[in-house]
Amino acid sequence: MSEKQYADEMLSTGEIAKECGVTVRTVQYYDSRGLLVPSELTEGGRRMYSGDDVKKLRFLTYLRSLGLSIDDIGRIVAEDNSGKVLEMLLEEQIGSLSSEVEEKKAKLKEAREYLSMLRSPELKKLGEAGDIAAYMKNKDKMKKIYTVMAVLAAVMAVIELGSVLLWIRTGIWWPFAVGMPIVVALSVVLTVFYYRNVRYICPECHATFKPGVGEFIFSAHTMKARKLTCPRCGKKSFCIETYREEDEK
Amino acid sequence: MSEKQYADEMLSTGEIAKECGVTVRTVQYYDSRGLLVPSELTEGGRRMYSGDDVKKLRFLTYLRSLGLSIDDIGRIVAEDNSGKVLEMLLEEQIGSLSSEVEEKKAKLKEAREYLSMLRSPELKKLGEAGDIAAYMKNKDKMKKIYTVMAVLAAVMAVIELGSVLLWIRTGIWWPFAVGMPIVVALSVVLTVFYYRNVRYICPECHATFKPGVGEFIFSAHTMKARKLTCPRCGKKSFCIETYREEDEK
DNA sequence: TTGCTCCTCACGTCACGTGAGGTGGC
DNA sequence: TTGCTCCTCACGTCACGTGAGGTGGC
Repeated sequence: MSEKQYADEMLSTGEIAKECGVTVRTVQYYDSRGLLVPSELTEGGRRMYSGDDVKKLRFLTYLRSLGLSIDDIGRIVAEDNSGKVLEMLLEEQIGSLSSEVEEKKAKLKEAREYLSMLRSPELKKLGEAGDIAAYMKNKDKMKKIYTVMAVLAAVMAVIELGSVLLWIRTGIWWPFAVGMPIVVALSVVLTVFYYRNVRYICPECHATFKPGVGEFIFSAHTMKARKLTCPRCGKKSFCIETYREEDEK
Repeated sequence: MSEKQYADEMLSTGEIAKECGVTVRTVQYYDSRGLLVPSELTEGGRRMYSGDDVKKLRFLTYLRSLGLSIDDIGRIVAEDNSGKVLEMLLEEQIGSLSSEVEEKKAKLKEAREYLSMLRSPELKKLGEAGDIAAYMKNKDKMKKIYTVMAVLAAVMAVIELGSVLLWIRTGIWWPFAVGMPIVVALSVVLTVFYYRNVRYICPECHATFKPGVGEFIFSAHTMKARKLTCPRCGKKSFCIETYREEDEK
């Protein structure tokens, strides 16, 4: 509160607006909504605001800056028991703000992933067509599958290496003899699991299909694609790996 | 793409809406905005959508889920060079999403600080009145002041303790003799600095004032308040510490 | 008297939601 | 014929912004 503010010094709409960093329209609007009714009106019908009005408007803009709605702020300033209402609405606001933050973060992550997909030459064609929605939705499931497979592969490697080393260095051969069939069996299970859960999207005609077992096993592939013949358009190209549809048997 | 979709199987508004998880009204709206014009109309004027329309609608809802506006999406699907436009708009969207995340986080932090202030018995009165805006704005400056003071106090403590220990354990007394005046001088500077930058808000009448030097030095105080006599209402109470106003000399 | 500020309509924003009143299609 | 779905207005949402046309106050 600077010295210049006396009790009888009234401000016009434009003055209080400038003082509080809002527009004239906003001050008028708050009057129409009953949030800040001017403490006086001139004979000509002009709004005049007191020093207390300035404080009140600062309070209102502060609450607005926290994202509270005009209705909520109205409740706060109208209520007798304003302290409790304020606390309550602040709690609610904190809740909705944190969920909004999470939401925006998720969108941000999604947009970044999508953009990087558009920039990868492999996936570019897919991204500009209508299949991304499904592809992106299945991306997380694919990650899980890759994780499961990586873990199992690591276990297998440990069994294999461990038993071989044991055999070489101590001459104990039976762990290798027992371990090998287990590793082989695991490999088969893993491949079947992989084959069953995975589908491919043809970059030419955007058909989703399941390749034959033989072609699947012996085809060239990268991390995200596999060179397959599309059963719809018949073209052989690197097809994008995705998860099978929910409703598919 | 499930097996049931043939090229000549057309969907009604309600059907495509259900298929893509939107409302009938949304489908109609996208038609009116030119985003998704039905590929056929019956004689009765009903909209009929093809399988390609379904894909397109999925694409639209995916882009909407990233927060792109209808206008932007319109540009993407209208443009010949849709890939580049899509990348550009995605980049923009990533930019605005990240700034929105930061903005919401800042609001969240502010709301939490405000709420905790309302819950502290000391600051409660202040929070329900119109002065919080200024108080919260000055809070960060107060933090800086407290930090500066804490650092200097630590330096002083080190000088003091070090020179005393040196004197006791080795008999070398001159560092103490040199250090003490420095410490005393620093204390005075610190107190003056503190006194000059700090103002107090009376919890009774909400006046902001600067206390006299004597009262300031010898008054009882907590971390955030000091027992002072308000020059406006004359009451003696714990007044809230805040930073001096920007425009104040 | 001349600018400047302020006044009140009234419409626009954004992506739909919500009736109202009428009709197509099984 | 009876439900059900769909059709087109037309208005509401949220917190103001943006003119338009008129007027108060220095």
